[in-house]
Amino acid sequence: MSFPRRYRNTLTGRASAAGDESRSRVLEVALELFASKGFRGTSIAQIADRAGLSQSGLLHHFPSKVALLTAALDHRDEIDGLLLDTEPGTALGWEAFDALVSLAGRNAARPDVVGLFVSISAEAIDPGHPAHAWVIAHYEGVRSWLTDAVRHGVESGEFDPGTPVEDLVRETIAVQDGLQVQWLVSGQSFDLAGALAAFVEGRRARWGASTQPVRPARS
Amino acid sequence: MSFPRRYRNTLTGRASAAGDESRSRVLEVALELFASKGFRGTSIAQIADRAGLSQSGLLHHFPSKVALLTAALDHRDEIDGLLLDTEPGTALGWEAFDALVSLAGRNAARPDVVGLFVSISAEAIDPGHPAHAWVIAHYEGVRSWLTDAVRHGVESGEFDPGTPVEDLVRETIAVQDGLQVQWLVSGQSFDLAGALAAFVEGRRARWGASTQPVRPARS
DNA sequence: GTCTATAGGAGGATAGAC
DNA sequence: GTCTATCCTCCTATAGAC
Repeated sequence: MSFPRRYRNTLTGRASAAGDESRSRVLEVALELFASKGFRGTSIAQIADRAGLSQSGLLHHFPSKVALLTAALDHRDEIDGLLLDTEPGTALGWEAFDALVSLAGRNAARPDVVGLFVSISAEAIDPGHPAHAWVIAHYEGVRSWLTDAVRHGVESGEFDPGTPVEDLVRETIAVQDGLQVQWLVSGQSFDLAGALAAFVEGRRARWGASTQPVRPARS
Repeated sequence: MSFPRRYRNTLTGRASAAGDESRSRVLEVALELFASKGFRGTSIAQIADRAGLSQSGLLHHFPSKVALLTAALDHRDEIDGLLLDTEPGTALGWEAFDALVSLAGRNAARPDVVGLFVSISAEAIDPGHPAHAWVIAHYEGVRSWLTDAVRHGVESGEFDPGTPVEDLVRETIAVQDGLQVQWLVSGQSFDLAGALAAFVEGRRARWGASTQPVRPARS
């Protein structure tokens, strides 16, 4: 598993089915509102309203607003992480880039998941933000995962020996994040995965030595 | 002038010198706090405190919190925009990319200016945010400015005729934005302008046909 | 131009009934 | 597990004195 998974909630031993339903409805609404209005811009009362229960009812499931945020981030990691859940040490060259493109394709169907990441990342640059540690860990996780992948690729001859590993990794993460922002700002007016794929193909043409394109089609 | 400059404040006819000092001190503090805690995460009382006057004193200069935000964004545009203030229609090929690198170099000395942009861009993806129109206009301004520059470059033979204009523009803006986030999250641990320059050199090597590198040195 | 005082509201969280 | 009622804090903005 490549990304840190702190704050994991125990999913076992749930009491009633009705409780579980409320809980997951709250979580889904929280993800949506934190995504569009950020953590600081969202009140737990708003979340409770949309989820169809009172503020106190909500606080029965998540004892505080921060607890709800960590649960939402956890939930996002579960949605987002599966694809990148390669065994540690088995990360492999260009396949990592293909995995990022696939992830973008899946995320294009979940603008709220993308928005949550964009909103919280920006908010939590502030060291006083409750998700600050999460953001640091997230970037460090992706950076080291992708760095390992490229290093392995260079060693196996899949990448040009002269590949500037750090620049390529930084650049790739930057494109991924930056495209998400433009995609949201523009009202999802372009093909997110296609744009990332175009970038990856360019890099493959420059630093690659083998394998075929991932995603020829564009919208 | 390439970027929209709405909300411009009249800078003439100021009454007293003391008033001007207070005003600009408030503006500077507002930029700093909006940058680190966002608009919604900052109270005007905090700004007033740090600027050394009361909340009401502040509201004498800026009649509302939103007025203060627009003034701060205006201020940022003035700091940020000069370099890109090319005459409309004269935008020229790779020089536009060099201008972005130079801008990154200047911004590296002003993390608050970078932070303001990152924070507000993310917050204002929400259509209900007071800076929503600003963000839309900002991205559209940069996009069309850079698109024109590349198109001119293609026509003049400075770029390869096969240059994928839209992809290149989107990618470049994405890298610029994404690098800023990583730079802030990492505590400014790398050379922002150098990283952008590395990207630009890569693109120049692929799609360029002439001119020399901009920024050979890296930190 | 700057202050004190205050109105008027929204936010997070707790207590206790059902 | 969910509710109503409530506390206390923080926020934006206004009124009016100096």
